[in-house]
Amino acid sequence: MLVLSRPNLKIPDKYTFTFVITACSRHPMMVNYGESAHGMVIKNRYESDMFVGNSLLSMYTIFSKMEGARRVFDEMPQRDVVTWTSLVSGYAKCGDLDTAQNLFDKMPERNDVSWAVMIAGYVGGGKYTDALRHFNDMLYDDKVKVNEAVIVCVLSACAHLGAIDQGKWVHVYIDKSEVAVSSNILTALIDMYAKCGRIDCAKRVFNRISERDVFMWTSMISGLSMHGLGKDALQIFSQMLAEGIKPDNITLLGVLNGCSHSGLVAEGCSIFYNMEPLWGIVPKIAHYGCLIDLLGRAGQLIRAFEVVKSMPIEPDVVIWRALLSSCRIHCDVGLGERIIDHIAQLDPSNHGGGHVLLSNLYAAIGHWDKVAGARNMMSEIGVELSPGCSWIEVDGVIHEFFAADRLHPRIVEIHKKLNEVLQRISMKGFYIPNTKQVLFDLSEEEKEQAVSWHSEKLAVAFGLLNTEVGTPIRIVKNLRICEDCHCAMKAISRVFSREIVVRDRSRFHTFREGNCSCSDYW
DNA sequence: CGTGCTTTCG
Repeated sequence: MLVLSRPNLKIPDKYTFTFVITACSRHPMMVNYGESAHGMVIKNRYESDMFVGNSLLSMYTIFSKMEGARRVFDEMPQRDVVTWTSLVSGYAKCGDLDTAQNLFDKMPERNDVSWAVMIAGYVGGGKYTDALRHFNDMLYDDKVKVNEAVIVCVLSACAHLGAIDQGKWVHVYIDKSEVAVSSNILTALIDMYAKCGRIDCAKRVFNRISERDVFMWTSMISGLSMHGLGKDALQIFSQMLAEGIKPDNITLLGVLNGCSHSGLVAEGCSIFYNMEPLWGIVPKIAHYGCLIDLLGRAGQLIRAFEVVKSMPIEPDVVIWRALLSSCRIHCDVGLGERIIDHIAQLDPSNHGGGHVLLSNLYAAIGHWDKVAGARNMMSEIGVELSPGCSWIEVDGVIHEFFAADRLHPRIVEIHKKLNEVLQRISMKGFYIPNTKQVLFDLSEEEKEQAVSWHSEKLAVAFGLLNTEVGTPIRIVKNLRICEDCHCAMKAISRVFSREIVVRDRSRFHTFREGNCSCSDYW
């Protein structure tokens, strides 16, 4: 506790308070200390100083105490652009984007930081198209200049959306604007190109950098891993170590991911078990997830299960999902059922994610009665399924499709095209509808109907309708691509001579002349 | 003398 008054104690001035309060907000354990500093501010009548008020307001937003922040804001006799921006930032960070937007609209004056706060808020809340819309609005405002933070956020939004046209535009914009190309921007560029399917461009940006920090290396490594280029990821990783850069836990996640997608079991295990001895990084649950995925995918299910049972951390849904997903790939129902029992014993309330996978596992081997059972269980415990969704960018405009979409303005035309495409690839003998992964207990005909409505199929039909013959089609999907869609994409790439790049939840699939870059290992 | 924003993975 702070001692508020002692006879010999010198009274701190307003500068002291600003320093102390900002120092508090940089330390998560300093909430109480900061609050007593607030008390002293009032006692010493410094509340009317704008710098003191702003630092207090900012402190409350950093500790997610929005009532406190609001109180400081309301009681400040004068407010400037920093005051307003801090409050907007507070609401944006705690996810209340509506309130943030309302305040942003009401602010008497906005500068580059105010815009950055708003754009960052939308990116943080996963509202990437809204972030890009605000960037666009910002460009029309002559009174403000784009800064580094805005560029980084916008590139991150493009990366998440797979919006390569807009991403490239931003790259060109950086080069001709006054924004200095910083290490943050370079990292964001590498990440954007990699996540938009242009690993070649990502490499070009990376290779031109003379001094690389751990973020840039990590971006490059993770990008290669996502593209199934595990060997390249390992090679860049050893180059990084050779240059004396110490990996952080995210670098290691990236490398392990790469090993897992490329079936590099020995390399991945060796890195995992060396994390602590070599780099002093204690494996977190996500690293265990990678290891289990690596072993399970490669068919070493028992070994993967052993790792789960002996982990020093409580396994979470992600871990069980990795294990169950491997059981599905290798059609191991026995182990799948044991895992479900095991989860049920540990925590009977929260294993919804497992039931989706178990249901898929039963479906994969045609046990439709058990699929129905798992689905009933899911509705009983109220599991929410996130709807499948795919995006495609055509001429800089992002089009969004949901599974069984009926809302897109051109849905009739798209569905007609899709039927035509599916018929053509079936007739050529490259595609037989595969309904294994449809969750519903439907008739064969209905199942076929259901898979043909998957969002990535709608997106590819839209792409074939609206892009030039011979140009690649790029699609981003929120879930993992299903076996049937994977098979259809391979056939379409061959029959229509199109390169199709699909980024799903876990990696990239590049379809060319009937083959996929993942070699059907995903 | 002091205040607000940003990156790699889940």
